[in-house]
Amino acid sequence: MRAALRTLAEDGFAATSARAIARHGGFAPGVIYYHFEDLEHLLLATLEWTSELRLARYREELAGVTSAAELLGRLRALYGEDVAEGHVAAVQELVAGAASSRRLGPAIVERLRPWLELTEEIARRFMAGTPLEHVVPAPDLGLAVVALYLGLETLTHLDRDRDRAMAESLFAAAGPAAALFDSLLGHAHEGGAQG
Amino acid sequence: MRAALRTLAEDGFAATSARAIARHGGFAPGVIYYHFEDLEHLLLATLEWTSELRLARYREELAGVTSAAELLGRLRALYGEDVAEGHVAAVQELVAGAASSRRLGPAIVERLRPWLELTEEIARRFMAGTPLEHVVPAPDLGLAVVALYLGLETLTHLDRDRDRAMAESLFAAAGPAAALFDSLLGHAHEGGAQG
Amino acid sequence: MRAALRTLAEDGFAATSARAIARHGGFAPGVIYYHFEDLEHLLLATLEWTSELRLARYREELAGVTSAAELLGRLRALYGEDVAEGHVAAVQELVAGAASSRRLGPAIVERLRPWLELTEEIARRFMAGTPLEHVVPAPDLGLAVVALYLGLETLTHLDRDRDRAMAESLFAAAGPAAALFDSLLGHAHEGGAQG
Amino acid sequence: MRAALRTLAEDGFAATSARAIARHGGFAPGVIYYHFEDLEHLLLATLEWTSELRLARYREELAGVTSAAELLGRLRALYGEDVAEGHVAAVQELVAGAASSRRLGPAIVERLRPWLELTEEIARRFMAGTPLEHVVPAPDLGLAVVALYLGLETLTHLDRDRDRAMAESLFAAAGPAAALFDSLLGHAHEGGAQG
DNA sequence: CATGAATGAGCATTCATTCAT
DNA sequence: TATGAATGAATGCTCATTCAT
Repeated sequence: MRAALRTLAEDGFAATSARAIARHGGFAPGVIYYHFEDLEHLLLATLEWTSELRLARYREELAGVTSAAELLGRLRALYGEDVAEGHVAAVQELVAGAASSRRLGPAIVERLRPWLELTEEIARRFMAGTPLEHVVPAPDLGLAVVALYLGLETLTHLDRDRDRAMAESLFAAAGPAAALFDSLLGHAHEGGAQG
Repeated sequence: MRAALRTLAEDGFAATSARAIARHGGFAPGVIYYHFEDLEHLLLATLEWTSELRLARYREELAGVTSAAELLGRLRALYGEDVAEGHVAAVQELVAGAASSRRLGPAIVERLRPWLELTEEIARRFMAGTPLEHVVPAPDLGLAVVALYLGLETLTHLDRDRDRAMAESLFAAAGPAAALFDSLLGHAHEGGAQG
Repeated sequence: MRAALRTLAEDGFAATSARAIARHGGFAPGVIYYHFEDLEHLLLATLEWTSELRLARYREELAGVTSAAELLGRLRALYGEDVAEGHVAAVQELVAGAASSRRLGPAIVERLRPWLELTEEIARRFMAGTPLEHVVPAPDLGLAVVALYLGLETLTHLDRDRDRAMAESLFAAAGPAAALFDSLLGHAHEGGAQG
Repeated sequence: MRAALRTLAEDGFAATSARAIARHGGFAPGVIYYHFEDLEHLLLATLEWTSELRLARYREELAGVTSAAELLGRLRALYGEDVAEGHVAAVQELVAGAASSRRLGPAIVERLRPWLELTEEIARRFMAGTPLEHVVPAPDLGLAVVALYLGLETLTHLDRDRDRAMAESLFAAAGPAAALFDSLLGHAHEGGAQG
């Protein structure tokens, strides 16, 4: 699974063949079929594995966060970890590549569901007690956040060299918006978090 | 190119082989190589073709729009057209699938640039005269919108049957937010559009 | 036919397709089939055309030659012309490439026959009146000369850059041998040529 | 490699496709790419294999030969083996066919080099102590012999049915010449071989 | 547990050739 | 005379997968 992750991140979904994974991992392609029914099963298991690891880390890091500015800061750090580990790259490749596959798609969407729950939960937490609470439905906002993340990753991968700075620019641009949010609505949910 | 579009939309990027396109179009695979240097060139030309058509339509439809509520309504209608034509599906498949291809990626990002410009332009128009003008940089917002669109499409395609309702739900959820935006900040840019 | 010759000489037999020839000549591939039944027929006609031209030139130039040294000098000059015109390259490519083709082979061998006759005739002329006359059969010697020429060309083409000097080296090496031949046996056939 | 050799000899270079070789060998075409990087690599390996085998046999058989007549006799026998094994046919097809290939050419010329060395060595041995020693450079003579061999084979293959007798005729024709060589110059290098 | 060998279907691409215009 | 478009078979090659060892 580690080899699969590396292959996805370094070579891309299209090049993630049984042979390529085996080459990355230093074993024979046949081994894959000893441990997994299928290449698809290996890929799914890999997604599940790295996804759970990262999800736990995200939950841990975002647990007590109350201000939008702090949230942004932590997300920035977590994203940095994602990039460094190759986690994002692998997930994006898998998600984008699997969009074409009738069989893989639904299975992947299921593994993505915990992330939808996390974003929804945080959206709910931050909107609680603010006027937005009854204007923006948290599930939809959560979905939008995950979609935004995936979309940005897709764009980033399209042109690896030029658009590396994109994410950084977006994080920077979001800074003032987060500050504005905090100054206008911040007090409300802070109290809510304590209660 | 019509056959390529249909194949992308119906079969997905991975299944968009020269043979599959030829089958969809009712001609021999060799024809492709008579008219295009490459499968990649055909795909790129197809993207360019449908993209320019849709972009013109978007520009036409969004030209005089001033309120966020109206903007949302028009986008909803345009998106309906996209889906009906298979345009979105094809573009999403191409973008997602090409994220793995070193050669295709940058070429696609270039064809996406006009869309970034359109979203940036509209973002700028709607923020003009509001407090957001100096808080949120239009280029980054434009990028975020395109990314959001692509990401949502990717998620939609992952599970074609179950998540068809997703977009509809999001449009519905965005309604009150648009109304709120109009009531709070609407007057400002309306005046700006007149001047 | 000029286009075919150029294509053979520049691109090699394997790359001498109808399209390639048309590209070289600046016309559509279909034209070939208007003037020739077949690609093979075009190639054969081309061989015949250039071969007859060169054969006439060889006959003209070698007509009155009596000493081996002079023969060698003239051959060297003629060979230089062959190389400059691309004639050798084309012929060699055709002969070597056609060795694989059941149909082309015998047709080519027939077009080569005048050259066998020429070499045989010259061999006979030079051996007349010498002790070799009854030791070495002229037809076999003529054949050997043609074969040597073709074989050298094949070797030359195998490594275009490095072995260009090969032919030159061989001509130089043959110089003293020709002189030796002249000094030992030269008087004999000189008289014969006059009679 | 045995299948490749048979395919070259029986079908010719142009028809030596991966599928054809697989058909001859009774295996799936994919096998080739499991064991060899490329079709070219297989062909090169095949040449190397048969070439080394034959070269060893030639060296063994020609080691102690002193008279030109005996040399001729042994060569005749060796050539008979070559023909029977399909070795010559395969080599000629490969050499002739590869003359068109920019990549294959130099690689083949390298595998031919040991043969150039062998012919040169024998040429040197037979000219040692004779007047020819300082008139004819051994490397050039060696090259000419190899070229002659290849050229004759090319001509032979051009018209398989009619020209089979050609080689036999040449060997016969060379008999008296070899005898003449021995009677005139033979004593010289015989002594050299003993010393 | 793991390997190396094998398979057969599929891929992108090129080709000689045909033909309506 | 010539063209541009088309065809269908062939090419080299890669792939997921299987399996005897």
